[in-house]
Amino acid sequence: MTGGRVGKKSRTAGNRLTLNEVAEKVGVSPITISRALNKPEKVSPGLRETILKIVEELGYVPDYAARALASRSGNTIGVLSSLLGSNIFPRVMKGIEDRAWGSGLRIQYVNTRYDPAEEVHQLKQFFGQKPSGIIIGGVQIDPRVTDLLKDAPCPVVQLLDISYPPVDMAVGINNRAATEAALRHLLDVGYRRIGFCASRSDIPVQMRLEAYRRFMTAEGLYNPALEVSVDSTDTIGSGGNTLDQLFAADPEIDAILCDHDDLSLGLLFECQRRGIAVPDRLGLCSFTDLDYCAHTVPPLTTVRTPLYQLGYRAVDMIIRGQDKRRQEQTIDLGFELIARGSTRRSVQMEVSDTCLGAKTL
Amino acid sequence: MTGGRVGKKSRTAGNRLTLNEVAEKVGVSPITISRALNKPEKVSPGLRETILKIVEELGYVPDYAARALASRSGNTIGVLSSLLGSNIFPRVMKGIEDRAWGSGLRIQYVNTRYDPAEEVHQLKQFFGQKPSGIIIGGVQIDPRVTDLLKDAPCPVVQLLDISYPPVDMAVGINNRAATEAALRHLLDVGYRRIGFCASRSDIPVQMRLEAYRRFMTAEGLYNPALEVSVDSTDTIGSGGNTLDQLFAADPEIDAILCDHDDLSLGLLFECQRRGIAVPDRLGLCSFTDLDYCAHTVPPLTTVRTPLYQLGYRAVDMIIRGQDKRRQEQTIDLGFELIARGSTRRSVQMEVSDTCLGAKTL
DNA sequence: TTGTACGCGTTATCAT
DNA sequence: ATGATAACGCGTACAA
Repeated sequence: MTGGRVGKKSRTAGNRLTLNEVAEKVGVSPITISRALNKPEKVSPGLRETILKIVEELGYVPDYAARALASRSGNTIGVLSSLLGSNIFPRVMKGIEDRAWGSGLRIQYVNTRYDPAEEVHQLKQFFGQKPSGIIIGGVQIDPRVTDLLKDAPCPVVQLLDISYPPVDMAVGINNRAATEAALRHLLDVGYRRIGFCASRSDIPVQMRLEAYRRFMTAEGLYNPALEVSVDSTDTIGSGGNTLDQLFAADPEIDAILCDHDDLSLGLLFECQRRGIAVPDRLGLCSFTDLDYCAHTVPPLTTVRTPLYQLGYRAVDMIIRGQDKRRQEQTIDLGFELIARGSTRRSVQMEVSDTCLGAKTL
Repeated sequence: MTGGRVGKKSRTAGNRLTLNEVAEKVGVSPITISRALNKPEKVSPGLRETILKIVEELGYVPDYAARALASRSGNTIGVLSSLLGSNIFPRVMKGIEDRAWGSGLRIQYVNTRYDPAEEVHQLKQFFGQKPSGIIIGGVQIDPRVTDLLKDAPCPVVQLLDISYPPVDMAVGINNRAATEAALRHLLDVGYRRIGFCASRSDIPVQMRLEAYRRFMTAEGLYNPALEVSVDSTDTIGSGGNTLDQLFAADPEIDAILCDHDDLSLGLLFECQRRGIAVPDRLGLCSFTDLDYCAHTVPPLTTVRTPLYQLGYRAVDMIIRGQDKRRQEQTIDLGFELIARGSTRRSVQMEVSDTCLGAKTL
């Protein structure tokens, strides 16, 4: 095995070990090897053991292309998202990988770059691969995409606000409720003039903004000038501009709800710089609960979204949905308001207003 | 096209459009369609146009499995890394995606989870896919892995410190030089009792630690008690323990070099909490330059590592190396010391001590 | 420039 | 429980 190195390429693509060769060694037919590998119960225990041992010895690795071609399944899950480059994706990814682990499924990630056309294109590419499933973190609700999704040759899981009806299945949270929980908390601790600050404009953020408007209007506190959109290329660094803008719109503003922790972090730093007291002069609240939130000074109040679970459950749904494909199933992952120092005007314990869900619709 | 939806599955895996069907529509042989798609120059302009139009109309998507099987190339690049779940990976990923964009190459990421055995396993899996290239961010220099890599049926790019000889090609930085630059800087601004703090123990970190020892010893400043290893599951949150440990080891410690910005961030927060003045009482310096570094109070001095370039160049090498495979090529990406407030004892401008490289060995 | 014949490595189907 | 045969959909090699 460790023997001859022939020139630079000792074992090129040309001469890989095949099922046939393994079969010869063992002295059975190729299909038996195949079965021993894929459907162990269909081959007698003794023979199976022999085969697996020899396969191991020889270091045989099946050819996925051939397998996919013959079995009309690529055994891959395609993940389409615009968030691949963002700092929230690693957590989702970890959930995905952990669940896919050992399932024999391979994951392919593609960045849709906030472009529906790209989404359509990539989706078609995947369909050409006989995927076992598609996980798609939708850019927008684009009819071209949903039409395509309807005809998908495999289970589809959308990473989506639970208020949207999914094409097939969906995992997500209730962004409206999450926003209301955050605002309710801000009100409870005494803030009244609350701004909203967003760095993206995807669906979750849109829903949060809507919820903000509705809620604040209902409370008689809505002020359109307190909505700020931030340059998404330097989220953390935009704290200064954002503060300027908000204080100009209302010098009495006393809290800011951000669509992402990074914004909150940037604002906190800017407040430190300007000597604005957080939480006393200004309360800060956001979404996601990235690692640093618990450790800033003061720590940041945030609505924790179960990113890991998002990925984990998405894969789970695909794996379990491969046989019986029930349509229009949505899982609500719930959220958790983590009340920390950045909104704590008086001394309190850390409160977590959980809204765990997993209520399967 | 937009017509009948037959039950739940209108066009199942069973009846996808094939080259043959397209060929029939066009009235030529399948191979001509294939050529029009893959080697446009080998088919007459007029015909080519007709074909492409019809392909577009019909929404034909080639079967990757069949293509891979027939052409003995899967047109995929496998990326193996333990950093998939970390917050530095998105930047590398972005570089990878940007370079692979439009090349027809598909990227597959797998998490090796700091486990050489897993690395070996995944590598074999990839070899079974006739990959166009492998990008591997090595866990360790494990002989099992390097042996496998030597016999790879495709170009291999290692994400590696440039002082290691690559099996085929490598992109990376000189961690020793980077560490020395950081320490030199700390010395220049007056720090003397400098601790080292690490949260991982992969190769780059090992090299930095070694460089730290060597450098400090040469300066007559080495104190083994000032090396601290940190729980990697809560890097940012470990600031308290780390400070305790370091101050216990040397109450006069005046600066800390961290292997990762997150550590520096956590330490900064802890200093804020304890009222330890940064940079006056304690200087903070780290590696990577994540987004937040420029915005903390004070901003963090760090050695910027070109993560985006790391991914971008790696893919680039594979694409260019597919024909002529020159062996043992290493690209030094260089680094850049970004001197910011966390090590600025007196007021200065932001200095950047660039060591750009791309000196191709 | 276009077409024909064949094979890529595996699994499905049907037989034994 | 195991085997023989025939696809799977495409690209290579060679021929026209």
